[in-house]
Amino acid sequence: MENVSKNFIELIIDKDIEEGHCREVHTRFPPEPNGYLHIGHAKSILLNYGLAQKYGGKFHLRFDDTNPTKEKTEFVEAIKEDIAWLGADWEDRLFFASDYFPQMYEAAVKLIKKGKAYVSDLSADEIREYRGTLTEPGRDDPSAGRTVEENLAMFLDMKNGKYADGEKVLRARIDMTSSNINMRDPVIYRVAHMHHHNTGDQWCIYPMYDFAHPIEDAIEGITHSICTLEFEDHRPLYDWVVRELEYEMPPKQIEFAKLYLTNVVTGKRYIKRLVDEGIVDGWDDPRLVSIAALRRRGFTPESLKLFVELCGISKANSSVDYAMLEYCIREDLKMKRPRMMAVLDPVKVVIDNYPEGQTEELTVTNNLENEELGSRTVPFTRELYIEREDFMEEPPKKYFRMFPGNEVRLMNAYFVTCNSFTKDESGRVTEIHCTYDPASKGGNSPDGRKVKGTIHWVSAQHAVSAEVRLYENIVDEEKGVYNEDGSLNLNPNSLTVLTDCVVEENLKDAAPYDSFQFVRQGFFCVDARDSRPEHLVFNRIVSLKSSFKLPTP
RNA sequence: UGGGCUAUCGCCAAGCGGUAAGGCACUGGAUUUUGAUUCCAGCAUUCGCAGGUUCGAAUCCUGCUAGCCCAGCCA
Repeated sequence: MENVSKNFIELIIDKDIEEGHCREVHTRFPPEPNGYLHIGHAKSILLNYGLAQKYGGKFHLRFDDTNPTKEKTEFVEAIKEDIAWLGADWEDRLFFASDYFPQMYEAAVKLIKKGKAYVSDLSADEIREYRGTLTEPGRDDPSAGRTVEENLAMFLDMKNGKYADGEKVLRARIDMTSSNINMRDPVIYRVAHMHHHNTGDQWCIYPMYDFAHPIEDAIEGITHSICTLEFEDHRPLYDWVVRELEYEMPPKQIEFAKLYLTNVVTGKRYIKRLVDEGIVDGWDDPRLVSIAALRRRGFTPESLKLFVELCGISKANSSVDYAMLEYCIREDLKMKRPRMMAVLDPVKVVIDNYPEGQTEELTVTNNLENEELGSRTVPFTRELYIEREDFMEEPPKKYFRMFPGNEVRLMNAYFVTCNSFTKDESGRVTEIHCTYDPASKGGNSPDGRKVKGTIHWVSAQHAVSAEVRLYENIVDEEKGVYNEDGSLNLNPNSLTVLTDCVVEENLKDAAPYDSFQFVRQGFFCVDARDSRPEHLVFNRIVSLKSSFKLPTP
């Protein structure tokens, strides 16, 4: 779990500390409240939080809400919930970029006074034309020659609402011929007569990200401003702002590669379409990888933390195998959760030589590998349910579950041997008859007899019925994620609903988000949206690994 | 085709001039009241390619190649 080797960001921080570029290490996670967080954000959150922890610094949560056209309070709350759930504790350091609008305004004025910013009359289209292209330099803005006084007055007019949206803009004066397009006199303030979720109607001009972000970082004393690769080209501008504004302890921007996962859908457009078309039941559908979806599916914060650690931090674009995520949740849950019995596809078994009407309360250890989880009692009776696939009339070689004449162990109970079975007209097994060995109570025979198979069961009389939802990846990269028309090539089996499952009665009071191992099946979680005391619904978080395969003739 | 970045096992990822860590996946084999877990073993003579420097190169130099990002008054 502990990575012996440091990632490249830690190396940079070590060097910064060594060379005295910073005294402490302060980081931040700066989401724009315009949507839901997904597993990629979890990487950033945990990275930033983890660095602050590791270096004894502070972690800030800051909403980067500088564009009122896209932001909503609804998202602020959802994002806070997700981050808190992940365990990244910002304590009392919750900030809004919009709270710094006054300082940003002053910063802009400072630039104007230094001759480093000017008000432009150009329209958005004209600015694009003047900007040039990737291969051709830009041309000077015709407004670039205004005096400081004119610029000051016009910027004040912008602030005071004299101009309509798009009519004027404040640009930084840098270099229209720069090979880096971000440096060709970038717009740093625009006019938008719009209600802001935090500042209301107080402002009608709003700073652009490139100008606002370094200021936010500097104000908060952020030392290492970590963002993703696509901002690499913006770093010269970030540094320019910090330099021109003369901050004494300038924050440093460091970029790392986003997390991509195989076989998942993260694009907002696609998810929206899946929701609209009813293919998934919302942004928190357990097949999705939004934080809310992962939580609903039954992933734990610890499992995601492990996952992020195992993935590592680098600058190489990469796509992590979904199997790694599965490993992490199994790893986290295997020692922590009780191992219960649930039969997903039940078939009835009758123990012919077991007394009718008798019930034995068997004591069962909740988790053989973790005694601290204690034990429970499970009723055993003459009629039980076992998994349909645990019985075969004519078993292939190496099948060591139940078949006529074969003795197997009913987990924690008795050895039983199948003598006969009945089938309906379609050939489907309807009932299996066995005899049990009373001496093998608890699951071992005093004569030392061994059985190859151990199967799970639920007492028919005590069974609690449940719905179980099995999930597979929503897309399959082997088959191609996209169709020719650009639509998603969805896995038709991404959801399987099993409505006739039976679970042991100890599960009847399971609460939303409670999770368990269903022995021999996998890890399951009570669905927080649809489960009811009278109608339990479990999500399969992940199956158990299995090297068993029926030979395919 | 201007600029920026990246390239090490099927998938992630260490490595920072001294002779290829680790994890996931996979494959054996042992133990097992989960065909799980655990354990043990195997899994890159080679680091995108081609040259060069060096006693020695994944690491330095040169030249290629491939992929990602950038022309929002988005973040």
